[in-house]
Amino acid sequence: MIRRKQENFDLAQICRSGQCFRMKEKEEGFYSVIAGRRYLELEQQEEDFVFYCDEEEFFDFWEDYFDLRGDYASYISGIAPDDAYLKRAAEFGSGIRILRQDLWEMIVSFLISQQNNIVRIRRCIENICERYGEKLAGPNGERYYAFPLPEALAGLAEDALIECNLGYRSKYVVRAAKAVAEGTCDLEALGRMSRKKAREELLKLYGVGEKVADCVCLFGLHQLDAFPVDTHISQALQAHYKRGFPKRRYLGFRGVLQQYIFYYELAGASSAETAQTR
DNA sequence: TATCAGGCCCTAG
DNA sequence: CTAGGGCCTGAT
Repeated sequence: MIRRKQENFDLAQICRSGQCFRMKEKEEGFYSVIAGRRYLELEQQEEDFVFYCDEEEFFDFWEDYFDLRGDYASYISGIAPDDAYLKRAAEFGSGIRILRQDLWEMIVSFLISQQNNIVRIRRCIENICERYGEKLAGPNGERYYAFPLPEALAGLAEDALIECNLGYRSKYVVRAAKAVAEGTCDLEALGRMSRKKAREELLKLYGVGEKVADCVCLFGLHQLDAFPVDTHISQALQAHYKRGFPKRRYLGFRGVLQQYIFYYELAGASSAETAQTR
């Protein structure tokens, strides 16, 4: 196991920021994550963390997975001093990191996310994993399911995943699996593309629109400049940036700021405002 | 009972 | 190109 002190890193915030649907808070301060075929348990107390894995696995995988070498303090200090709203949002979600998750998994997750709520998104994904993913055992015998490979879904009927509660999104996922399995959509190549090109390629997938494509760029390709605009972000931008969000200023890390805003609107803004008006 | 949840597709005009 | 209807499902 690895002990580590880390600033700007908070598992509860990451868990609730709606980017990783396979991370769970089991108890206060105690979490588990499934990534690819891996399973990790970890603990947090303030800025002290315990990763229940050996040193090799930590430095080979989890350190990058959680983007612990990223300098999030610099993103936050880059915020315009007179932008009180953004400063508040960043302060509220200052422990968020953009994880380096698996590309295929992100494509499926954000196909499922459309017109959907987070609780159900998680359930859909667990259903798919339990039904089509490989059953594995952790170091202490914990049972868990890997995310199914494209090949495991490519042969399904387009409506097969309705059983997993995907509803009309079933055909989106099955078609995406086919595209990847057949090579029409080349995951390796996507990883080497510019943001613009990657976005363009992703948009060719049935069921992937601009919002989902940007989420995949941000969370699956770690393109921190991608800025997904959903209904919440759109409303927040209209309310707080009448002249438009200063995209130019934040070139290169707009996606991080997007996450601060998203999380703030989701978890913080309402309570903060009632506190303010009181 | 109607509306909405981290949209997208398709068809008309 | 823009507008608007339809879509699975569960929660409020």
